[in-house]
Amino acid sequence: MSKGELTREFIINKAAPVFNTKGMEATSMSDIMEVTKLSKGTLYVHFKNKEELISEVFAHNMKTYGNKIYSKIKQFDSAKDSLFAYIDLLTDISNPLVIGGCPLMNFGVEADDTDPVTANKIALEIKNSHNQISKLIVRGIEAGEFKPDWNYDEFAKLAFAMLEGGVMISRITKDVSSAKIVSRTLKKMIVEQTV
Amino acid sequence: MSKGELTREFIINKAAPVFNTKGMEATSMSDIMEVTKLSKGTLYVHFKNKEELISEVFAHNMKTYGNKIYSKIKQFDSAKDSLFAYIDLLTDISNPLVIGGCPLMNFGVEADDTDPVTANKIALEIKNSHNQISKLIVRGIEAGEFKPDWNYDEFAKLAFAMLEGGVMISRITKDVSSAKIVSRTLKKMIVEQTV
Amino acid sequence: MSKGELTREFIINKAAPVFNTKGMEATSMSDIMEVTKLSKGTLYVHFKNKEELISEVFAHNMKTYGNKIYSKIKQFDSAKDSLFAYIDLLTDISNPLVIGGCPLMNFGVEADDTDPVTANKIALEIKNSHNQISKLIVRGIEAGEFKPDWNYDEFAKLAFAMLEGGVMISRITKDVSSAKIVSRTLKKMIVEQTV
Amino acid sequence: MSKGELTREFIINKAAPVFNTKGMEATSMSDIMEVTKLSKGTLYVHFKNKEELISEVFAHNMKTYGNKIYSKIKQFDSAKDSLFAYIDLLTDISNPLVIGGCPLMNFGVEADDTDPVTANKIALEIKNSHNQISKLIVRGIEAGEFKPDWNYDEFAKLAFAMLEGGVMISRITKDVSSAKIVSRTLKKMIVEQTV
DNA sequence: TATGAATGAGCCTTCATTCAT
DNA sequence: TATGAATGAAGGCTCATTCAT
Repeated sequence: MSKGELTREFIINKAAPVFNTKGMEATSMSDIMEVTKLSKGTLYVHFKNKEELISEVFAHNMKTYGNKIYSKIKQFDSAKDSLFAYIDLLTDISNPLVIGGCPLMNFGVEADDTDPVTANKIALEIKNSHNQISKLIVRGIEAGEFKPDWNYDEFAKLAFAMLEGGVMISRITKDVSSAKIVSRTLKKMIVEQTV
Repeated sequence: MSKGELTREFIINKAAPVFNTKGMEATSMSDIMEVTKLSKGTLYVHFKNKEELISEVFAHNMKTYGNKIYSKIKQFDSAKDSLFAYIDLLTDISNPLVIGGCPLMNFGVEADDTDPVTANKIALEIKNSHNQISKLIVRGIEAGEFKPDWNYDEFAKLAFAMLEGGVMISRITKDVSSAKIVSRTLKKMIVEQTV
Repeated sequence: MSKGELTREFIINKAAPVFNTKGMEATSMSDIMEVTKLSKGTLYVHFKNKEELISEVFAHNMKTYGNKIYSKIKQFDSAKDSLFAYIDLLTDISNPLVIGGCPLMNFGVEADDTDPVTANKIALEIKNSHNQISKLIVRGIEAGEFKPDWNYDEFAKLAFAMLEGGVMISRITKDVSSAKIVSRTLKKMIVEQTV
Repeated sequence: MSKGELTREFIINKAAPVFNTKGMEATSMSDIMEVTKLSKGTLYVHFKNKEELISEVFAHNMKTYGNKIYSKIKQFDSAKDSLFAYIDLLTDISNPLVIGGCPLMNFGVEADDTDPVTANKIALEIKNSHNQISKLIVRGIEAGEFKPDWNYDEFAKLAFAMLEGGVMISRITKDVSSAKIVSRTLKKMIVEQTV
């Protein structure tokens, strides 16, 4: 990696949690100067504007998010165990996958009505999450773990919505119970589909 | 109502959808000037600062939200019908109860890590929603509609989290399916508890 | 006095110490609203603008200042005693004749380079002070208390400058010594002119 | 000096007479924009806020003031001549050491009741002036110019108060006589202490 | 007489961005 | 590549003042 690329990565790394915590609008380039201890000029050498930095930050947050999930679920042979691990990972309020909480939620709620470009990127990532859950179930079906008639696509959407909803409520209320109940309910649903 | 109170209400009315759509930080007092066609000075005659305006706007949005829900669910004698209507109301993506979508979600996600005062107010409103669902179920149990051993408090939290999650995903992806699936699932759960 | 005149006097009374302490520019009409608990409109019923209010406030402060001096010095038969009392009055830092200190100094230093209208009024009041001192000395000469060849006009100017200087330094440094030394020196000068 | 430091100095230089003439409150950052022909942003690149600019401006004015005095009085071998020159310098109304007049007086009278931070800095500078006069006298005593029992500390305070008072009155009244009389009186006092 | 709603210019400050070095 | 000086629009807010009631 060239020095320039290194600096670019460094900036993204430092900026990512700030944008995810304070929000896109509320985070200023000065905030990023402060957290990187770099000059204003340097920031604009590596990113043509705030928008581009946000875009990279979102991608970086999603990569962190995805990697943490992937490296966890691949530890299990059983699809059910993987799904359970996935659920545990997402509903662990005190250890968010990314500082500031789920970037899909944070960037998505801010972007939905005002920033279609970002909203579209987030929509894609959500579909990705749906797919990931679906694939896990398919693997389970093929392995004979789950009932073959399980409507996995629908369940994937349901599960992801429930997880995001539970986490959102728990984060705002500073009360883990919503996330916990979602977790328990989803696990029960999975068990019901287990052969 | 005095002229001042009228203007104050007028400002809140006009400002409410703007803050709910663009976000608290991203909405400027100039945006409110534009949408009210009032001068900057007038805004500050009626609200001592942006914070106070936001506070009133949030309260107003919550009142609209609550009133719409209440006037709907009271139309039904059966608790089950009320619950179904509640679910339909919240998951009707194309007709949000408040312009810009659920204020709990919009204000909550922005406030959770940065604005504890607002976050607390939202937490209270969420608890309120939980109570509302719980009470509906209690009414149904007392009327002999629902099984008496239903853990309604837990279900209330589950249902609200699912609804918020489904709506959030549907809004971001501009795809109603998540909300629809949540709706269908919740209704099935309710039916399972029906005597 | 009509009700209107009473209110006008009331406003001037409340406003006087504020302007004398904070300064003309730094005092806002809102400050005066607060201190009088009157509405903005009422203020402008009685004064056509801030300038007029300041003008009245200055006059009022000067009247207070003048009255306090006059009622003190008239208590003494001897001109020397009167002069001593005058000196004591002006150099008593902890009991200023007007709240905020000598208005000649406060308004004068703010107005000198920027507000010729006010500056002129202050210049007149200063001349007045010079006259007052001169007259006291003349009275003393005529009574045979002071040497008849005393250059009283010059001494009046000297004394007043010294008093204002001593008070100014003492106020800024919060150290009475400058005012005390001025007082002592002036008294010695007076004694030297005593027959 | 770097470009930034140069600009910073430039701003201070241009701002100094404005603040000293109009006053701290009455001078706006827009006034400084105008006099420097720089943008508002640039001003805030070099000073974190108005307060910091004022602080630097005061320091700059005091340096100018001090330098002019020092370079004058050091021209004389005799302490008496130095003192006379000092008096002449301060009482030359039409050629003030700093544009707008003595900054001690201008900033001091504005700050005394409202801005303790600035007031303290001014108090220190006043003590400095007292010391300067005292030292001059000590030098004269040691050189056998002045009587050895002269209470120089007291005279220093007296002289400075008289000078400031005389100058203040002369500036406000636009009549040099007060300053002139103070000057003459002080010189006479000095002569009386001359061996 | 008294009120307070309304105004728009102006306040200090921060913003994202550009550019010469 | 890195810097930081420079910009002007825009931020939230206060100002003195007017006017209908």
